[in-house]
Amino acid sequence: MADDKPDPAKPEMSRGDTVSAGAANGRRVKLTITDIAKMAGVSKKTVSRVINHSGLVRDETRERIMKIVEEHGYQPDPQARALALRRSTLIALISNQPNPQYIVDIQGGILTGMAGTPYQLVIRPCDRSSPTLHDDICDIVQHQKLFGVILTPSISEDDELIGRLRQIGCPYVRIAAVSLDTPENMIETHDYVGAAEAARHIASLGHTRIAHIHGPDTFLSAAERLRGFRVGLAEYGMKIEPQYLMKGGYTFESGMECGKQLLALDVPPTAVFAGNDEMAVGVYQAVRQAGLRVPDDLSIVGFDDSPIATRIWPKLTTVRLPIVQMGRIAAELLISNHDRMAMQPPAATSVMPSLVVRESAAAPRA
Amino acid sequence: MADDKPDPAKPEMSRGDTVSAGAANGRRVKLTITDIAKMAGVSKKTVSRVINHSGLVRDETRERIMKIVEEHGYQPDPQARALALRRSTLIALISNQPNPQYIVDIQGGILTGMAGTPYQLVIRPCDRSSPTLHDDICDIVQHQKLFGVILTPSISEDDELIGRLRQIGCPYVRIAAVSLDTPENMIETHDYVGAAEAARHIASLGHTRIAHIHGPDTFLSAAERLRGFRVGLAEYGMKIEPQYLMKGGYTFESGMECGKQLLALDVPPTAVFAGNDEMAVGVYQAVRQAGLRVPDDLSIVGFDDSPIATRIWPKLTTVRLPIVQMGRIAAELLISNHDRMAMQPPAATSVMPSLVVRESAAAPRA
DNA sequence: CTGAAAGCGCTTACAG
DNA sequence: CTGAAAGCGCTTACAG
Repeated sequence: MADDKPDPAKPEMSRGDTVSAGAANGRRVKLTITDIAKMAGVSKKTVSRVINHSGLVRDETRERIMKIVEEHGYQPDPQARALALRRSTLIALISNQPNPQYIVDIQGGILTGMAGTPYQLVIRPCDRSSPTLHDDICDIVQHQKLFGVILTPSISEDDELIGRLRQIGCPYVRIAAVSLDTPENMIETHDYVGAAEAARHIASLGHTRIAHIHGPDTFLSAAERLRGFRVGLAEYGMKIEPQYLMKGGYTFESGMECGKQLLALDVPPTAVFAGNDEMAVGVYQAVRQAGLRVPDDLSIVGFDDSPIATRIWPKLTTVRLPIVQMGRIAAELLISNHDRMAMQPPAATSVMPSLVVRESAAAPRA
Repeated sequence: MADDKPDPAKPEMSRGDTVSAGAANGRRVKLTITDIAKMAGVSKKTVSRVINHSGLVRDETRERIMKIVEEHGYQPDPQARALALRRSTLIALISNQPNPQYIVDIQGGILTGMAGTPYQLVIRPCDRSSPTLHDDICDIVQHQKLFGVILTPSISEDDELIGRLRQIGCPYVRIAAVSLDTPENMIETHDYVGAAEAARHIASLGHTRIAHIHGPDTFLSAAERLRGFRVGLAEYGMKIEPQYLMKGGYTFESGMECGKQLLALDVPPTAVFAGNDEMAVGVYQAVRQAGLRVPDDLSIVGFDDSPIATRIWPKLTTVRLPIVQMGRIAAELLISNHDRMAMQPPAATSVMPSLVVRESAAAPRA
């Protein structure tokens, strides 16, 4: 056994000289649990107990080992651990989000949440229309022994997939507009609240002919945004007239098309709340093509606060979700749920949208 | 040894019934190399040779084993393999790209290139101003035993980092505007060519007072785009007058600022080539604020073909890089270089930008 | 509270 | 061309 004979490839060190060995030595051969055990004069198992926080170790022993571990910057080998535990330190982001800024922000947030842990982020974009989607996801979860997965809308709303993940024992966190699961598996974004804010803003400006462009039914956020918008309007004793409720697809083109139809009405609306910024920008285009102006002829409010919101003119009033924060919380929740020693659970698992008032919504023309 | 006694957790199967066992059985206990070896009546080592394409196996034996492997959908355990080989199947994307669409596209391309392989994509955004950047990257490469890394501009231009990666034996592929390395480690994007196209387009429209907004010096692409632009202009016997050469930072704000200064000149330019779309859109804003119009008063050409290029009005004429393709080729190059059996090397490792003519550049006013 | 043995699923020399 | 043994670096029962 390797434990019995000295390995010439590794640094020779007796128990006495632990102090001199450290990061200062620069690139050195990686230490293993066996090295640490030798230095501490204990068995590998005891070191394993300490690095896994398993409790049943005498305080004095634990501290001595921890000190050696820290001095040498020892980190357990991720693959060896994964092999023995049948579980890797890989977390996958499973997403079908079309918005690039959303993707970058959520990835950045997850990475922030993982900082200082051995977990790594693997990405898995997906297509809900693929017939093998569920199988593909389960395969990679099992084959790579994923620690867990984080799901964004709309794939996060797929209860059948979640059922499969449960079946194979894969931990997960779902990001969605409303609670779809037990709290420890959810990040709620309350799109409803942001949409209600948008409604209050538009109503308080004095608009009465108010339109909404709805997102696709396959996104729960689309329904939530409409619901919140209606509630906000109701507070002002208003509602969306049927002819002002349009069905879009969260795309620029669909927004432009709905905008055109709205402007072609005998009595067009004076304000429109688009389900997302992409559609809102499409409405800008329709307004321009009709020879009209924003916000003079039509006030527009979006949802997302995409980069384009501040590039377009006039700047778009929109609803912002703290996406980076959502990613961070999702990572913290997933890790703290299943590796209690690695980190504290996040303080909150629910997040609130906020209205960003810019220049695309104003009082209607007298 | 486990090899000698039957494991009750695994499906019992004699050599005879290999045919009946397959994917059709649905969720089943994962097969190991030992199971395959037993079914084939050979040693684990022989199976290992077959799945690693090591050649030294009799054809008949190899085929028999391959058949069993395929029938059962056997895939070697990635962590066990990584432990034994001291190398994982993880590939990291190391990037400091600020453009979200670039990130999403390059990730998508890399994933496409990896499809069907056991490799997984891990993401590592980075900040070149971090003093521990190189150490951080080397640490994760070594600790996770990364198979290799793919680097985008501008981190791909960091020769010191590349030196460190070489030192620790980490395979890499660099994506950059020009060749900075041996061909097998490079994806060249030839930004130069796209910029020259932009110049020809502007010159052929009849402009003579032509400006350029340069990107930051820390991006090689900035210099290459200027170089190409000058060459294209020279073909028409033109050049950029000193007062028309502005220094931007690849940001919207810097583009707007440079645009303002350009328009404030006694004799302003009639056309401007911005180093990227973000800055081009900033120029739109400056034009609008000056009460002028694009392209009537100022023609604008960008670089990147960002989503905003078709959302803004008039639509932006710009240069497009095939980013998805670049990602795919980078993955194929990296994998084929260091795992010859896994895939063919890509046909080309160099890619060409192309001009996308839209509506933001027209003939100057008479 | 602590340890020796066996095992996770693969590969690398070394023989033959 | 093929195999038995040892090893990669960790953890899990099982003892004590």
